[in-house]
Amino acid sequence: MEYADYPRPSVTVDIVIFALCDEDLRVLLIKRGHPPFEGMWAIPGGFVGIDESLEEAALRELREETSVEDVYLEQLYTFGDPGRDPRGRTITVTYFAIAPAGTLRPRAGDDAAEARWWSIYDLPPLAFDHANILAYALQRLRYKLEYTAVGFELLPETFTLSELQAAYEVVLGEKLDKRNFRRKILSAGVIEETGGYRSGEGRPAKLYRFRDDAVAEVKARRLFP
Amino acid sequence: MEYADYPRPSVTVDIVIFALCDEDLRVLLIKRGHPPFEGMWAIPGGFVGIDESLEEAALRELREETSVEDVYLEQLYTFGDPGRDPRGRTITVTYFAIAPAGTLRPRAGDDAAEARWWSIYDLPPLAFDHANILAYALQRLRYKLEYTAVGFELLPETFTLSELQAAYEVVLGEKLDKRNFRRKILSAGVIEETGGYRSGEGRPAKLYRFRDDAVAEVKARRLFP
DNA sequence: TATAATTGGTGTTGGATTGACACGAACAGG
DNA sequence: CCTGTTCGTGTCAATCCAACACCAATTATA
Repeated sequence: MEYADYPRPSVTVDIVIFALCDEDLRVLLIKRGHPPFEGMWAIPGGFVGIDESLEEAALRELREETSVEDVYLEQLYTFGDPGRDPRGRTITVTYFAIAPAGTLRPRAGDDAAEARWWSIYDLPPLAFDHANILAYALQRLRYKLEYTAVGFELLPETFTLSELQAAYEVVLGEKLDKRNFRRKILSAGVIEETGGYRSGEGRPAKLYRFRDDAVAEVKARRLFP
Repeated sequence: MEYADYPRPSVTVDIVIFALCDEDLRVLLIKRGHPPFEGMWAIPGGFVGIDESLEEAALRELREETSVEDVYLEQLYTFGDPGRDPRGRTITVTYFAIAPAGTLRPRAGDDAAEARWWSIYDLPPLAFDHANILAYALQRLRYKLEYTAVGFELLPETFTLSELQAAYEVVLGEKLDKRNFRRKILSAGVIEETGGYRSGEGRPAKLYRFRDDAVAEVKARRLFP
């Protein structure tokens, strides 16, 4: 059989977009405006353009849904069981992205009836196999949090150690010891003081930022694999 | 635009099949019998049947190439840059498999001019972006070796600790300390003595096997993600 | 049948890492 | 100036990890 003779499935990308908001870990979902699964919620995604790389397609969808540009993006897994889309054989390459806190104004697309952020811990019924995809994305995020510097992507450019710890706690779903957390983060050498302080209720907290070289290292892991 | 209107790429699966042979880590490659890249070596793979899951397609290819049935199989990454296949837009979902030592008689397929095992450390020029894929597969295998029990898939059912250590050393590309290695493996509680011994040159070595529950845990990680 | 050669198997010690744990410091508001 | 709130800090014990050398059991050979 020749190359041209094989029947071709449709290929989409779907993106799990995480963001931290109000001490909660949220994902952006879209209420479907058309069948199948009309009225149910789904991960943003769409078809891969014929001249577009998978990564480009994911970034394009991300832009269309959130108007966020510079985010952490990583390929997650490819789901392709026959029957996962009632319209026909559809293979979806999933990505996960982390939108820094403060950039989470969803932008309703043409196609979407509605878009909003949902707590990853309190989700509505989901279209297709998207519940699976979200579960896997959360697992991957937790996993990477423990052995890479990806947690910094969740926060704005400067942050306090308490904010960083709170982010870790929300994602991991468990409390961490303050002194041990600080010791671990500081000894990893990936952050530095900005010199500034953040005042609030109580004693002002030192502000930190990620060290440029550490950020470079994280970003280097982004693409290819 | 409607579902049916989007142009569709071709979708293939490619499988990196690892096996241990003669104290070396090898992968199965196929000499291409047709353009493009005719005469170059490539990872075995093929088109995904329209009613076949990705995993099924990978297992089918594996059977066609090696007549090996019960192997560790895990999805690796999906490569889809336009231009990676000169025949047209082709997205490939890659898998990696581990064939237990002793099962590595390649079976020449219809399509393949020739199939043989190559040392992962001494490869011929490869078709498409397959050099990238192999590099990533090796990285993943090393990674998993350190934090899962996947190393056992490389060996036959019973093995000595020295054989296990040699397997780790070949895959990781470094020497390990004998006493520390044994202590770590034994304290992990994933293997047990069979009671048998293997005689050779020198003192006979105790034979071990994986404990059933440990094997079950590894196999459980095989599918979904 | 003694001896050499080969591979298998075993413990200890010092250094680094981890987790548990409590209190004074700095500021805001009343 | 007193209270409430959040920030920031150090020690100790247990555990984990890396480095390191010799005797044991067998086979091959003199």
